[in-house]
Amino acid sequence: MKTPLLTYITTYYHNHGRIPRYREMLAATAYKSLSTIKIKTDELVEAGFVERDDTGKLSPGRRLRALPILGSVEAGFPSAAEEELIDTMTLDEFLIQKKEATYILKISGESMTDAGIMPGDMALVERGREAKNGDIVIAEVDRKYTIKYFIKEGGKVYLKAGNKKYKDIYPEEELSIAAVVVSIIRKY
Amino acid sequence: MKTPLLTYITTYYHNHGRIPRYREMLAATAYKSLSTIKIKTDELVEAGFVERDDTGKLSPGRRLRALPILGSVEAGFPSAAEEELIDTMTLDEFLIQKKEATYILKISGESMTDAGIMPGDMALVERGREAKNGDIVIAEVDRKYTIKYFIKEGGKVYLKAGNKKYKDIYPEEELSIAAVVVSIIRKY
DNA sequence: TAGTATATCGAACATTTGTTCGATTTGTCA
DNA sequence: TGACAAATCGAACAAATGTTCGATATACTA
Repeated sequence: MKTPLLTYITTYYHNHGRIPRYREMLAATAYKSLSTIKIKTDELVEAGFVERDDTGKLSPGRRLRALPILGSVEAGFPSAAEEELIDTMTLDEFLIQKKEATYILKISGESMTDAGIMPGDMALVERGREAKNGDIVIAEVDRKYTIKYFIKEGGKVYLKAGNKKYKDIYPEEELSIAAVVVSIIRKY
Repeated sequence: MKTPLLTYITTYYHNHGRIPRYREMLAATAYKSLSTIKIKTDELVEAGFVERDDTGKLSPGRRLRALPILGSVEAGFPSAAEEELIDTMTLDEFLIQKKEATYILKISGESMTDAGIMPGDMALVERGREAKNGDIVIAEVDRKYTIKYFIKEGGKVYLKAGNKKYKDIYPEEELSIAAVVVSIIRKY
């Protein structure tokens, strides 16, 4: 029933999207005094899990929202001593630029496998963005949607599959770009 | 200077990780009365942008955090009428199970291209998870880290590349699994 | 065991914060 | 222009919230 303070704050923030109040922490942890809660939260501020804004109120710190970025695969995992230097990143701020225009689509079909886009992958797509040459787009062709490379060469525009077994598509009349793929997400 | 209320709440939430107070909204918007702020936020509650918890306090609603999930690529984009029925999802809750143990690694090298993992992709990895047969793992081999399939067949354990040009790795002594890859993220 | 430092408690207090409601303004339509 | 409805204002109020500080308990050291 009684939870460590940091654990409680972390899970509460994940479930409710906000930092719990002092008295909520009081009820959920083993502590029985608000002054203890204050002391403990001050320590969590020091550690970077939470922050205090200009009015002194608690807001989530980076360590509550972000994931640590290590280097490349070769570089591997840093030692505990180096841990402090690690950069962090939230998935949202990394992947999403225009939130209102961003949607998630599930990939089916193998027309982009050579581009590393597999059936079952999730595509983050942004509507209304102008497609540039080489972009991967969701296009409407013959009233059906498809994912392809958008190619624009010397005034000529066509769709190119990322799989040699598929043919390029040359639009007969209009070519309707529904959205531009900004990110691919695969979950194992 | 003066911002629409929803715009203000949205950007404030993105920057600070919490919903602004009524009086902060008052200062940032063109409204001059707290009662107007209350009326307007009640409308935003109706619309699903923010919610009220059991104590009546505002917390971010799903529409503030989540992205709409459309169906497959073929299904395409729903009409405005269907828009309300769409499922939503936050990237964090979709991708991250054990936040404390999750790190981001940048992929370099081409040893997994046939598995759709390209150089430059980001890998979400979880430390401490037990690798199962077929999992993609970050392994330490000869003091260097590498990304490979983890294969466990009849007591025999080895690492298999996801690219025919690379050879499998049979560990001579110990095989150290640093982390299990739980997700691949590619940003264009 | 006595002494000291540290951690926690408990209650009072000062602000902050959301709510309410009557007054005022703005917009709409005939 | 006048009448009505809707939107917004403004100030007072009640409840929630963070802070403070002396008292008490616990852990550690000599």
